[in-house]
Amino acid sequence: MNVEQLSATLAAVASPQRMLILAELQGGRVHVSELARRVGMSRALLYMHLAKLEASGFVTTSLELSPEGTALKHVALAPFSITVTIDTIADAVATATVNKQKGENHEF
Amino acid sequence: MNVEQLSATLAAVASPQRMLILAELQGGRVHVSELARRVGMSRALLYMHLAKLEASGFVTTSLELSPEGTALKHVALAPFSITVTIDTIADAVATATVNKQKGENHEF
DNA sequence: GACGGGTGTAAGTATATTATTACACCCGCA
DNA sequence: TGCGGGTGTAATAATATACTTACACCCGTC
Repeated sequence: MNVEQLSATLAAVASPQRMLILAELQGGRVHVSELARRVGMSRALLYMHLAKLEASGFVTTSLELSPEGTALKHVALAPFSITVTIDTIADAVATATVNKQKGENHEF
Repeated sequence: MNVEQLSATLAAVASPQRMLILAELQGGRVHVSELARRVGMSRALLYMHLAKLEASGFVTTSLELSPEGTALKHVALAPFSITVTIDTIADAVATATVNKQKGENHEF
């Protein structure tokens, strides 16, 4: 794991709002609108937080049809365990990150 | 540990720049100006990062007099191991933020 | 006293993150 | 057709974080 990935993963979980979301999901999967009500935030904002949590694998989502016929986006907690030590960090720092080369490919 | 403390701790380490600092310190303690040169950032910026790292206990600093008589601020790596699971988070969320705990370390 | 090499911080700027508002659209039902 | 309850996203505002610049001051030495 390189330093950007590790940073993104830790940053995803290092947010009181997102911790609250994860804690709420511990009780079982919930669809987005219901989850928004429970944690007391707007759907739009929740989507932003869910995107970060999902990108780092903390939650999974699935769009399903309810018995009433309406589509429900269920979000469920994914099992995880992250351990951070100086070795974790040193390894990440040592791992070569693919050079991004912002548009500049000329040799000189 | 409440959610604000956990968040601050994780946020402190969830930064590529600060990971680089920690990795550099693995080789032994270094004084601030030298560390700034090694990680390639300004002293002022480094101070900001060190403040966050020290606030969450990842590094310790000590101002000492060098043999030449000039004051040197040494910064050293503090041992730590952080494990994050859904239980860690749920506990933090459940902990009332008014509670304050002392004797904090990262051995858990 | 003018360097060179340190510490320490205030103030301003740039950028990233978080949060709000508003919209388009789908489905079942009275 | 007009709700009520969903999904999904764009545009914008507010706020937090990261970074730069500039300064004051200390100590040895040439």
